[in-house]
Amino acid sequence: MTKNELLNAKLKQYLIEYFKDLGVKSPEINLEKPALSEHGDITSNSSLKYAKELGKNPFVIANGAIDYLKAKEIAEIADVKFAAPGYINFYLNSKYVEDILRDVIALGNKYGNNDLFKGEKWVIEHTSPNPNKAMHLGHLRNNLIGMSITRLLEFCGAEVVCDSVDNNRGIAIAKLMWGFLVHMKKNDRAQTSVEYWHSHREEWYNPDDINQLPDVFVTNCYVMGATDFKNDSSVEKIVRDIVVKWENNDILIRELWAHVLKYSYEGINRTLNRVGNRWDKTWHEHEHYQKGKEYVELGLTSSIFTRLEDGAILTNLTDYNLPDTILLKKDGTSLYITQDIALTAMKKELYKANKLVWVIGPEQSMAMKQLFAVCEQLGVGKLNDFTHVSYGYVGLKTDTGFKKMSSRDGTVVLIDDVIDNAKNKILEGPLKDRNVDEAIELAEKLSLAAVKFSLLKVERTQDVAFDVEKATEMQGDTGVYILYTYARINSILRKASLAGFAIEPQAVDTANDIVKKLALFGVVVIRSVESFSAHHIAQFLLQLCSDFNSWYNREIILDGSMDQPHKLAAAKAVSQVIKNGLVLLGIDVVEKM
RNA sequence: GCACCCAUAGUUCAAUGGAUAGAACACCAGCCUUCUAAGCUGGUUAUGUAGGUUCGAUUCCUACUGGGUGUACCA
Repeated sequence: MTKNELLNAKLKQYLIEYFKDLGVKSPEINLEKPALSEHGDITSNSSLKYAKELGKNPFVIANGAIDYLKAKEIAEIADVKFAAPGYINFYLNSKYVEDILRDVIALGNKYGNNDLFKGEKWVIEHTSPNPNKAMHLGHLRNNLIGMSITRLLEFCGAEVVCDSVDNNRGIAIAKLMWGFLVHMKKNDRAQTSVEYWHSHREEWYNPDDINQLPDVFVTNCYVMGATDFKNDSSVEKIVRDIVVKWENNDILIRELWAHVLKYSYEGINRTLNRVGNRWDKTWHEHEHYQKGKEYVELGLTSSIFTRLEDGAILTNLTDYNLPDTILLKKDGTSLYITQDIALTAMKKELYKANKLVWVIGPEQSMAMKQLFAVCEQLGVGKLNDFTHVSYGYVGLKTDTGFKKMSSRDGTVVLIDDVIDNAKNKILEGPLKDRNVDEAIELAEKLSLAAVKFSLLKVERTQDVAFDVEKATEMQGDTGVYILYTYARINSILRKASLAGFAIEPQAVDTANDIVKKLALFGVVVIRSVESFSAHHIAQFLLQLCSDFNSWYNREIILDGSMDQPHKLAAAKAVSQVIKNGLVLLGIDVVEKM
């Protein structure tokens, strides 16, 4: 435990004792940071909370508590004061500030962590892209949420597995295969047939030939294939035939399938590596799509489910107050939920996990509830083991307001396009006179920080109006602002190191407000992990940087004064906390910019 | 129709039931002979409507208005 945590625990303990003596059975004390510094450093509203239960005036209760606490003579407390109507406000001294700095510097990368989830194993399913479409900003938000939750849970002691589902079969993939076969021929001599393709592969383009990224190439194939499918009934027949042949393990079809999917995976992995994705396992649909049927049969024999007249199988979810859903089609084929039941069981079995999380958009909310209920009915797991982490839409900010992205309107914004856009702006703007290689590397990091931060700073369930121009601007509440502050501190520390200046926390009165903020980082981490929303971290970093920059402009750090070692320690601690926060957000720091 | 999600400044976003609702962008006025001006300082602007619970409500409950999503054999 840090000294700050020890102090909080001590204060809490004393207050619990006090309220128990007054007659509260099991008092719950919360200590908060007051909004205004004149209200002290820590405050408690417990006197207000228990005034009614005790039948006493909060003024009397609070002042009693203050006398009780003063008698304990706690070293870090400079004063305890009453504030109307019943607050107890603690004022901390500079010894406390020194303690915080020593904590941060001693713990380094571990500062802010905890054991909240120690011994627990979590599985986070996130970012399951369609193989037939390039990923857009919605996928990016999913990825950033999934990965930030992963890091937060690990920071809080959990063991975490990340996985994803690859929906690599079915009619959509068949359309993609058709689109490739008919529209990516180098010339008309080539016949549009799988047999011909198989023996004349060089007559088809690959993405490099036409200078397209693999995911864009795949999207184009799919869009053209889907259009043909819709407009031409003979194509529809062929595409459906491809599905049947695939199911029957037709060798040539399977080769074409593997060929186009190779491009898909290249595209997906390229983008996801760029943004820092991690998957420990990917579940490929073709490997498990038949397995769910056994579970449905099981539920049928134990009368959990019912068979309809036409042969389809239906849930019974009245106990869960949910609408029923079909688990197996009348022709005996499976649906998404059928496969998800099997997947959930396989995950439980493979990982021996306590908690399963699905990071999936809000439109799947009911389907998720149904899945969880059915899994509980089948004994796969308990409702409490399952969590759907939903998130708001990423739309575009337009002149007329928020607008959902739509592929039909051509308003889908691809992840790589946004990052590249930001990168080019930086290269043409602030970095235009720099050494080229260095500038490109820096611009990549800054643009990633800008785009990631613009999504991560928003509370998870809120819709985000993504402004392509604003997200690539580098001023104000942005990731670049955080990185700039970090680099700025680094520059000072570098200078101090070259000059051999001492870095040493002291009990003095400078930069105290900033240092006291550092003590709250651990609380912010807990708030983030409990709400599955990293935006608390992002907002905290913005405030911290703002505080630091104000101090920086007010006071010179390397002033050669008696306080200089302490100031340097404060600067170092701030940079450490910025770094720890950014690591949780998945943003790389830059040492210099 | 029913269910779920959302509503804060001109705009984009904050605010574990707490004290005077915070930032940023934009606009205006200032600050580089001093550690990185991608920065700092100052100025104008907001809780959709009506009730309820509470010592206290942007936060919880109810109704309404407005926007979004979903609603069984698609993926």
